[in-house]
Amino acid sequence: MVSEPGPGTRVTIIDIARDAGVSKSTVSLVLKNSPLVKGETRERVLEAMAKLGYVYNRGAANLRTASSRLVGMVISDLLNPFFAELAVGLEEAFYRAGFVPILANTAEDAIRQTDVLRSIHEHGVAGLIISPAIGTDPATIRDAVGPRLPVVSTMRRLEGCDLPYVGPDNRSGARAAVAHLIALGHRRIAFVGGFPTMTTTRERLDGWRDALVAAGLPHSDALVFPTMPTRAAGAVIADAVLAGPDAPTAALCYNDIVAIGLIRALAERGSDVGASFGVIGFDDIAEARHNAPPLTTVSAETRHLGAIAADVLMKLILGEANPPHNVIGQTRLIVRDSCGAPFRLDSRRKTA
Amino acid sequence: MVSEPGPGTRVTIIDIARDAGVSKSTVSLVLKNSPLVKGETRERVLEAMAKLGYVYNRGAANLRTASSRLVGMVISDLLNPFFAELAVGLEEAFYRAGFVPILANTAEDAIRQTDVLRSIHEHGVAGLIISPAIGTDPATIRDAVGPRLPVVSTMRRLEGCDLPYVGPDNRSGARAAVAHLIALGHRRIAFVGGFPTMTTTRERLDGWRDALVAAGLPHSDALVFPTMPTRAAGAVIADAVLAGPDAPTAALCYNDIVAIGLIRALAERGSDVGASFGVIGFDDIAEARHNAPPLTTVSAETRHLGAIAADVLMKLILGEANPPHNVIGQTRLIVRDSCGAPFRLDSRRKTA
DNA sequence: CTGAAAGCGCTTACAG
DNA sequence: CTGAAAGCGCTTACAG
Repeated sequence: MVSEPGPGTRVTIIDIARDAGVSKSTVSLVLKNSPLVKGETRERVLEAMAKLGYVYNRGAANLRTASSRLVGMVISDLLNPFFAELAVGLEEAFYRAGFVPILANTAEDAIRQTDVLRSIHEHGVAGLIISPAIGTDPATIRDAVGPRLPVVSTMRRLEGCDLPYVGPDNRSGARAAVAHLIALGHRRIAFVGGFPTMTTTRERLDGWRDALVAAGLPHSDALVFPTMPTRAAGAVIADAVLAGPDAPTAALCYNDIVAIGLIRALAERGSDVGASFGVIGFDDIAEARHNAPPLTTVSAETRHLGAIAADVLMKLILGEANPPHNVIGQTRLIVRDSCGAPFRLDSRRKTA
Repeated sequence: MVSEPGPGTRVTIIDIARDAGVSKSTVSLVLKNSPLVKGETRERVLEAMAKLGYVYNRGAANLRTASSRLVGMVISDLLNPFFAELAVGLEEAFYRAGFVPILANTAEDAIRQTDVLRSIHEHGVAGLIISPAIGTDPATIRDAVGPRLPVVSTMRRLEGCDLPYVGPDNRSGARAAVAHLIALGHRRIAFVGGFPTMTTTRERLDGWRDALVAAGLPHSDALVFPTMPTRAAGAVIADAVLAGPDAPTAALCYNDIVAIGLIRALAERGSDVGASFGVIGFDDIAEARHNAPPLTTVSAETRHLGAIAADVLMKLILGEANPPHNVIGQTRLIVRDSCGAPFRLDSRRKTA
């Protein structure tokens, strides 16, 4: 015998108030679990809500309080498993804290990014997280969302703007990877993928150079092979990497998908990755472990970093004191089978 | 000389009206591009908006019109590249049509699914799309979002409920894949991955059986190896697949990630996938092409299906006449190198 | 502990 | 073509 409201009419706190014989203020108090309401009254109100099928209208509340629990998640390439993991880390943290994320995948398109930022802003988000599309002009972000909205950037540092940033320690991760390759006996080590216009690429390149310089090895531009950060681009660049008399015997790749594309193409050309040729990726996406050969890579602890980025944003939104402005996450070298050690025999001979 | 409003004060149509010397109704008319407003007036209003940095409050409009352009996207496992592609297809279609999606990743957790559904509903979405978590009780969906919200299910059919559904033709896709393996000479063909409690698994199993029956080949339960639909599970089941005197020489896998996990584990055990052992996946995720060996698989045209699902939902929301209730997308066998043809020599000999 | 009233930023008839 | 008024579903002082 539920007194269903007619179709199209939505149940509001006024209906609940009437049914429970209280005022709508009281219903509102019950909604926010206020201790001001007597237990028995609360019961009656709760029953009325269940009976009438009440659903809280958060939009109305947001309007009144000029606040919202909606946040934006602007992702540069959700088809890259790395960013999918980031998205999952963000999403988890948001829901756990009672925030609800709007998703936008910009697909590395800066124009589209401006459009979706505007659109998300109109929907009244309390703040947003962005992994900027390649080629983002930092000014376009503030232009789109105004001067006051809390925004945190992640995974790609934006230069010439003061947005809080959360990302991995690209330089030391890359340095450790290259040092590992050197310890294995590699002497000519390439850097493959990414563009030097991307801050992330530059940071990883810096780490690559650090290790090479420390070992007194070559690090000329001839060893750097820029490409889009995709599987296909990693495959296409293989010929160039192999070309010439002074071809490298190993490569640190911009990220795992470039590494995986490169490895496939190398294998097709007869290179034995994991033996005569070494490849290391970056990100430790799920498929790295299941690649053939299993891919040595630098873990950025992606999901964890995502959770941290979400926390920084929520601190900003909630106006907490001293939110961190710059969080650089530790990286970790995950050694699997793709590094190779071509000169191991040589060096043994020398040592012996 | 922009007259910036003080911090915290938000610019509303009243401010615009005052600045432009019109009433707020007129501003509202300008906002919706009504032809009722004289060109010159419109100009003045537009200028005032630019000058004061006005941003439209869609939440307030939603409250007034009892409508919204927010939709929900409830995804069962965003870490599976297949669902990431689905999400991208959905997202694209929504933004193109002026809708903005809220994301939830249930991570195959039916409890979490109920929570996020409720949460999304409270935020006033106009409708939602769900790829249900494994083990979803269909009734919990309507319980969480009420009887009137437009909902479309995708990729996993829900039994005993009348939700509109959009998904691939699993049965004919699986049938074509197995027929291909048979044509290559395989005689004992396993089905690996998924659980028969999942409708998708059952549909693909039906296709597998169809082809086997048509060719007079065995299709006993001994050839079916249920697992979670993950890379790790595909790897773990390898020993079982290889065990026994009557081990299969090929497998159709529930999906690509199971196939990839299985192939790696098989390779580690000395099986030569693509030669003595054949494996076919399902979904055609991006990494299938870059797997070693490149994975033969059944394309579900995931992004396109996502766009279709989004369209169905938007038709429902907009109250269009006769929205499709059931859309089954075509599948396509993508032949690459993982199928193998172990008995090719034998059959040649026979034929010769 | 509970109720009456104002107001968040819009849109929508209704007059003029 | 433009303006005055009501109302969407909440929350928040303010009385009582």
